[in-house]
Amino acid sequence: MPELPEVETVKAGLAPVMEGQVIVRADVNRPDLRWPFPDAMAARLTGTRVLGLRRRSKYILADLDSGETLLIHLGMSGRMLISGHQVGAFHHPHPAPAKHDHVVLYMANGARITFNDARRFGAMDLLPTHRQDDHWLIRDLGPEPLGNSFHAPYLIARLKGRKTPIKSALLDQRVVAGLGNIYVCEVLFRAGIHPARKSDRISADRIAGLVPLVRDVLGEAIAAGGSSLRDYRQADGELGYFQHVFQVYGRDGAACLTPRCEKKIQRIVQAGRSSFFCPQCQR
DNA sequence: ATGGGGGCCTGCCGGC
DNA sequence: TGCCGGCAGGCCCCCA
Repeated sequence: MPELPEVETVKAGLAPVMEGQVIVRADVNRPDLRWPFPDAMAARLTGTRVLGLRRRSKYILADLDSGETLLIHLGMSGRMLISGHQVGAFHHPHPAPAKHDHVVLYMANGARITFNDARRFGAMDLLPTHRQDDHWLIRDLGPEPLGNSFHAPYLIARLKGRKTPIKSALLDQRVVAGLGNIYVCEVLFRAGIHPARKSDRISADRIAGLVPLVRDVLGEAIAAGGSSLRDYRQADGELGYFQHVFQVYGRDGAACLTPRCEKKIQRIVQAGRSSFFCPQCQR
């Protein structure tokens, strides 16, 4: 259930087995995931060479030598399994077909990429590479949180006058692209800001302070993912799921980790999503 | 324009 | 052991 760091980790794991390789066969086992697959997706993938993999927000983009780009979104439960490739002296065997294996890509180097997604909130689409920014899923995305255009003046201006709770604002992909529920909770804890606080009731200085915290939280998670990636690939070829220590997420009722804070982490529901926070440390 | 809620799917976990 | 409600990290759409 990937946010930006998990998607980055999956992309990094796919790159060595996909980049430069020809897709010799594509099995598309159902007509859709969250949305219908594009017409003739299997045929349009077959025989193309993957020039490179990129990430935009939570989307993985595979540029093909056909002039099209394969867009992949993992949704909530999407997983990528790599098999049939060599890691050091170890060769991953191909697994038996599993429930919810929706798309399988066969690479010329013998690697097989299986997209498995139980809840089918994931997506795949094909778009013209040179017009990728026009795609309806990409078009309205805000800046990359780790990129140069996400900075304090931008965030201050973007939140100015907005009465929406800061939690909702940071989850809004038009404000900043790639943050999800977990990392927003973690960022707000580090910032000492209550998730229900209205955006226009936060000082410019505190808004500015969110920018480096977003970068820190995501950067640390990506580093953790990178270090666990080797382990996962040697274990079973599955990408994107790694243990990461959260300070508030999922810790409802547990002790706040701030030194000398006696309070317990609380859970509230905002816009249908759980928020976890410390009522003492976050105001 | 903006914010809140519903819905999409399946699986898992805890309580009875 | 089985059933049931609640919950899940994303995202779009509709409504007030």
